[in-house]
This record gives sequence, C-alpha cells and structure tokens, in this order.
Amino acid sequence: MRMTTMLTTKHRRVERAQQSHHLRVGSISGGKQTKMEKVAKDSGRNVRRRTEEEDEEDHDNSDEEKERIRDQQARAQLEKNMREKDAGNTRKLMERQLSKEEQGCETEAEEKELRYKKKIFDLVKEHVVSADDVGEYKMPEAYDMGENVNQEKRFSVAMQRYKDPEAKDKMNPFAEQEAWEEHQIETDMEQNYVLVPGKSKLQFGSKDMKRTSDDYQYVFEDSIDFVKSSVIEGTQPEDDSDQEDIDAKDILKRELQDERKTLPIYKFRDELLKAVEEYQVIVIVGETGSGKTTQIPQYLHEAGYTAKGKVACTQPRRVAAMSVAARVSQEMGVKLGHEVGYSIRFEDCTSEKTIIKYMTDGMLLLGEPDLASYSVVMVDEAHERTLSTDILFGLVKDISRFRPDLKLLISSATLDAEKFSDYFDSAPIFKIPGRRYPVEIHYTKAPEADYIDAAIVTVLQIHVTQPPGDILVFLTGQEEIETVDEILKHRTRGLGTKISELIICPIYANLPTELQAKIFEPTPEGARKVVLATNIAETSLTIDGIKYVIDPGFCKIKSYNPRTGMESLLINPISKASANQRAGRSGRTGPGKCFRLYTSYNYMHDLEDNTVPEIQRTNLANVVLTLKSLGIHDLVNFDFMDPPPSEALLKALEQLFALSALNSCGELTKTGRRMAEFPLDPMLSKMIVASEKYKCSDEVISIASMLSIGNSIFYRPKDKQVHADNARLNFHTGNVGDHIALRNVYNSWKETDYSTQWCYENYIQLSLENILRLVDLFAVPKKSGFFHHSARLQRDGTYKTVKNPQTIRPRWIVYHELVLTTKEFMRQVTELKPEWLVEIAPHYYQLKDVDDTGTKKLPKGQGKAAL
DNA sequence: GAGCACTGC
Repeated sequence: MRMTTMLTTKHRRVERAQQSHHLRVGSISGGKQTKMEKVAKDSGRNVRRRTEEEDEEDHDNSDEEKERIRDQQARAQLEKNMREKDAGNTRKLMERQLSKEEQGCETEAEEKELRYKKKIFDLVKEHVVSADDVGEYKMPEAYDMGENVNQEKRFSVAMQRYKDPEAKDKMNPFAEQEAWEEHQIETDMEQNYVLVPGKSKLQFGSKDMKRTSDDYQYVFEDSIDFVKSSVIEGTQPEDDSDQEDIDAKDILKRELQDERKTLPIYKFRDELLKAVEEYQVIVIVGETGSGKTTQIPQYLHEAGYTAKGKVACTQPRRVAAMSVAARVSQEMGVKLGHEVGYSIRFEDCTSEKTIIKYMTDGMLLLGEPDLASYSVVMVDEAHERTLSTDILFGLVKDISRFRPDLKLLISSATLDAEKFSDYFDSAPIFKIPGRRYPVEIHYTKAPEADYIDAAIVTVLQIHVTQPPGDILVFLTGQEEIETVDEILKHRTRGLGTKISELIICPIYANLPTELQAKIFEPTPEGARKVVLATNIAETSLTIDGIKYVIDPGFCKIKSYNPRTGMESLLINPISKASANQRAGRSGRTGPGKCFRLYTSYNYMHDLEDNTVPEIQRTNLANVVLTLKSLGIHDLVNFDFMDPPPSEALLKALEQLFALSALNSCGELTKTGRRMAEFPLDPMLSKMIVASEKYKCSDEVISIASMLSIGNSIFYRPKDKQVHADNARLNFHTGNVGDHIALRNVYNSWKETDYSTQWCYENYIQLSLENILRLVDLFAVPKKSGFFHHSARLQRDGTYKTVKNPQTIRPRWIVYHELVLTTKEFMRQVTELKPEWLVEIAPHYYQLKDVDDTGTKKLPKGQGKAAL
C-alpha cells in the first residue's frame, strides 16, 4: 500500500485560512512593492502624456503629411489585396472539397464530420471577409537598429486610423461596441482580435491605430530613451595571440571577427570600456541578441583587465555557461578550457591559463569568498532573479566595498534596470539595443473564460489563415499540454488533407529526453509545427523557426507559506516581463506575431511588472545554511535586494536548529558545517550526515538522491497511467512506504546493471542517471549497514508530522514535502512510530508531544510539531 | 481517485 495521504477537510480549511492570512501579511510588509507600484504609475503617466502630445500632432497635419498618409493607404490596400487573394484560394479549395463530400455523405458520423468541417470553413470565410479590418500594426523595424527610431514610419502607422473611417465602420461589425469600449478603457491599446470560442468562430476587428503606437512607445521607447544615440566608432584591436595558427583557422577567425563587428554592442564598445574604467559598478541593459554575453568579457580582455585577474561571467543555467564559453573560445581562436573556460557542477573546464571564465552563478557563490583572483565579475541575466543571483548580489556588493579594484557588471532586462541601479548605490545604467525582429502583439477583445479552448482555437486559426511559420503555445503543465495535444490531434484529424499537416510537439522538463528532441527537428516543407511548452521555453531553451506565439498569460508558480511549511504550486497570472519575454520568442529568426489571450487592459492593469523573486517565495533553509557557512551571521540585516519575509527566515532558522545544524544561539554546528557541503535540501543532507551513525549511508544516499531529483523519477503519460501506476505499485510491496519504495527502485535498477530497457518497462525516467552522479557525489566513506535504520532516519530529517484521525491508516508518518496543488498533498510518505521522534531528536521533541498514541485526541492533530 | 512549473549546487 502506498501511503501518500491527504489531509482531512478540517486541516485543509485551517491551512487555507492560515495561508490567506499569510498572503495578507505579505502584501502589507512588502515595502518594496509600493515602490514598484510607483514605478508602474509613473510609466502610466508617461503613456498618457505621450498620447496627448501625439493628439496635438495629429491635429495640425500638414498637406505633406496627408499626402504621405494617402500613399500609405494605397500601399496598405495593395497588401490587403494580396492577403485576400491568398486566403481566397484556400477558401475556394475548401469550398470545392466540401461540396464534393456533401454528395457522398451516408452515415450520421460522416454528416457530423461534414458539419464540423463546414464550421471550420465558415471560420476561414469570415476571417477573410473581415480581414479588411485587420489593419495589422507593424512595429517600426528600426526601433533597435539605427541611431534613432524611424519617426516617419511610426507616424504613418499612427495615421492609418484616418483611412476612410466610414467605410471601415461599415465593414466592421464591432464598430459600435468598440466605440463604447474605447470610452470605457482609455488605456486600451493595440489592435484586437475577437475570439468567440463558444461559437467556434474567429473574427478580426480593428482598433484605434494611434493607440497601437502608444503601446509601442510604452514598451520600447522608454528603453530607447536610455540608448546612447551618439556612437563613437571604435577600432577593433587585433588580437595577436595566435600567430602560429594555420591558414584555415585564420580565415575562420577573421570571419568570426567580422561577425563580431556586426553585433549591436560593437558600436558601444569604447563607451562601455570608458564607463567600466570610470565606475566600479555598472548596470547593463542588453536586450537579447545584443551580444553582451559573448562580447563584453572579450572587450574587457582586450582592454587589459585580464592582466589584473580573471573575468567571470555568471549564468543561471549550465547549458548557457557551456555554450557561450564554447562560442567565445572559437571567436578568440583558443581552445576551450584554456584561455576561455567554463565551470559548472560536475565539470570544471578551466585551466591555469584561463582568463575568461563562464560559470553558473552557484559556482561563483561557492568559490573564493573574496573573489581575489577576479578583476571583473559580470552577473548576467540578473533579471531572472534566481536564488543564487540574489545571494550573489548581496555578497558581491559587500565585497566591492573593500575591493575598489573589483569591477562589477550587472546585466539585466529593461523593466527593472533602475531597481538594480538603486540597489548598487545608483550605479549608472548602460543601455545596449538588441537585435530582434519586430513582433506584432495581438490581444483578445474580451477576457477568455477558458484559455485552453481559446488557445486551441487560436492555433487552428493561425494554421488555416497565416503564412508558414511554427507556433509556440505556453501552457502551465504536463496535464494541460497533454489535453491540448489530444484535442488538437482530434480536431485536425477530421480535416484530413484539406489543411496542411500540423505537427504537434509537447515539451516540458519531465518529458523523457528522447521525446524532447522532437521539437528541434526541422519542420518539413508544407507542414507546420506547434510546440506546446511550459515555461521551459520562456528562458531555458530556444526553438528556431517560431513565428507565432500564443500566450494565455498563466504559469505555475511555487510559493511557500513559512507558517505552515506548505509549498504551493498554483496557476498564477504571469508578469509583464514574462509576457514580453514570451512575445520575443516569436521574433528570433524573422518578424513574428504574439497572440495574447487576454485584453490589453489586463496587461496594463492586472499583470505585475515583474515576477516575485524566488527568494521571497521559497523555503529558505538552504539559503540560510549557505549564508551561515559563508560566515554571514546577521541574516536579518543582510543586504538583500528584495528581503525575504522575516517569518520565512525565522522558520528556516528553526528548521536548521531542529536538524542540529545550528545551536540555540544560531551558530553553525559541526553537523551544520558538514551539511552545508552537500548541494541538497538541509533535510536530506542531515539524513546523509546522520546515516553514518546508523551505518546505512549506502541506502540513505540513494534515497536522498532520489528524493532530491523529486518528481521526475516516475514517468506517467496520460494514456498509460494505469500501467505506470501498476509498475510503480510493485516497488511498494510489503507496505514499505514511499522512501523504501524509492530504495527498491534504485536496487532493482542496479540489479539490471542500470539498464535503460528496464527503466522503460517500469516507467522510470532515464534521468535516473543523474542519480548515479549524485550517489557518487555523496559517497561518504561507505559503511555497510542495516537496511532497517534508514526508515528511522527519515523522520529525523522531516520533522513535522500530521496525523490522520478519522481512518485506521497510520497515525504517524513522515513526509518529504507538503504541497498544495489542486489539493494539499504530502509527497513521499513513510509510517513511523512516534517514540522514534523523541529518541532521534530529543532537543526538538518531548515525550508529551507524542503522547497521544492510542488515545482519541482527534482534533489537536496538527500543529504540535508545526512550530 | 488523486499530485508533481523551472533551475542549480
């Protein structure tokens, strides 16, 4: 029997009440939040001000401008005709096919299918009719290329609203409603498309074009304001370190050098170097494609900084560190691992020669405490605000105070550059434009009740009406992806050959790797690829060929309630920063379009500017342990950019005390020091450290590794859930509990000599291989031991228990984590005897805490060990 | 009958 146990209804209610209370507390205490609100308001003001200015402009149009508008109209008309012709052909084709099939209809099912096809056909038809009014807004291509924005082009776009307004209204069935809406929503911008999923029809409606360009200004002009417009061309110093290179290599290198000069950042090289010389800390805002990650360290090297020490550049992800290092070593014509290297966990590809070092942020964190061997530290992708970057900020800021020679570069995305600057004592902001293609943004006219359905309709709509190019849909999790996958397959199957092939590729982190590879296969000619992705496609991986992005505006976010120790993984609206990041995914290889399944009003008013940084919504036990081991004791006054809730800090301290990692004065104990060496949740590291005493390190290490890998051990595809569950149950024979079941998995796998075939048959993820690495890593001097003890050890690590009063199920259990998703769940549960608690952790549990065995004190259940 | 966004050391 598996003992994954639910809390009772009563508990649930309590938890929920506590959680909502927590939320309230959180929002009051968030002093930084008010600041963010202020920023948001300010930008809002800017937008309004510009609207007025432009209104004025609109009114005193000169003849010359009118001429240009007419010209523009003519061109637009021509383009429209072209579009119509294309769509018209599709229409005719479908019409013919349908009438053919109508005659051959016999069964009811066939008739039903035909009706459905007709519906789709209507959809296409209607789109073509109303395509007049699409009036697609194109972002000025020049916004990021030249010295300034192409005002003329932008202005002409703004003027499109004046093209024969009467005719436009006649064609637009929504004109009246729009007028009303415009009145209601002053800030509404950009053209909308109307989605009526219930009726399975999709129509396009035009919107006030002038406002469209306002949004352009809102999103992009702010950043252009900061862009240095006067450019001093610098000469590229030749790197003469490799004269002995052979010819072919030389040519390659020259080509690469030429390519370097075409990057947007190249123009700012000298200015940037000057700024670095002048200031100790600089915040760099570099949009994607600016070349900052690859070029800046090279510039610094060319300017001689590497003579004084290494240049470090941190990345949030391993692959990024590796691939960027590879690229830079190629550009510099050196061997990877020599002058240019990278350092990530399990892999240190550097040598004594290394002067430019790319690394994951966590690696820098655990390296030299004073960064003595570095002359420059560049924290890249700082806007992502991972746990490690946030800690790194505090450390690096501190170090820079007593090491004035250490240069600091913080590179971030546009929206929060000023916040970074404020944090680093008003460090100057240096803006570098990116190189990205324009992306059209479309909003829905009204909020969508069912974003899944809306997403499906939009996919089909794009597939039928838009030119070639792959589609990327952002969904929140595996289940949603599987649902959409099914429905899409079902709907397109009915259409047979009348539409071109739609290749559906799901991608999420837990998908077995061999299935993940599918998304990178090039799309065959005539077909279209739809990638159904989680947030993984927002930052972690980029897919070529994406031209359309569908963004329902949600993602799963983990948050932590320190009061209850409960994590939750709930669907939340994304932030503006996220939304823009998602949109940008469509403009990597050519102009793109992003369809947001929410209104522009939602975007403006309902979405937060930035996602709450991880440090404010996570269990801090590990963070605290890390900081303590780095010698930082005063955590309350540690200079966090966004301080975590003090309640969470206290909870973490208490948790560490319970694990005897800290003594009652909050100082690191010997055990604590040993625990800090493991890259694990403190509960797990304690398990390993304690296992020595019980002589069962072997077993515990494997269990700890499995637990730390978490939910990616068992693969559970939707169509084979029963099989997967049965396979999983085999490991639970003997009512051993989840922890031992994990051990069983590991043992069985080991017995088959780590066979992949075995994994496949038992629905085990191949990522088990990572477990081997972990097992090796944790291998403290091995001692054979009693299997028995490992069960007892666990509850040492997991110290809170919740009993389940109403059933005959085990009264006392340990669990690995407590998670709120659709319900409250305890994951990885094993039964225990309460006396063990007192025996193992006498400093934490007293006999009276566990004294209710066999009695009927039902309601008190929770809480005694909770705090 | 049910739960598992994403990283990283």
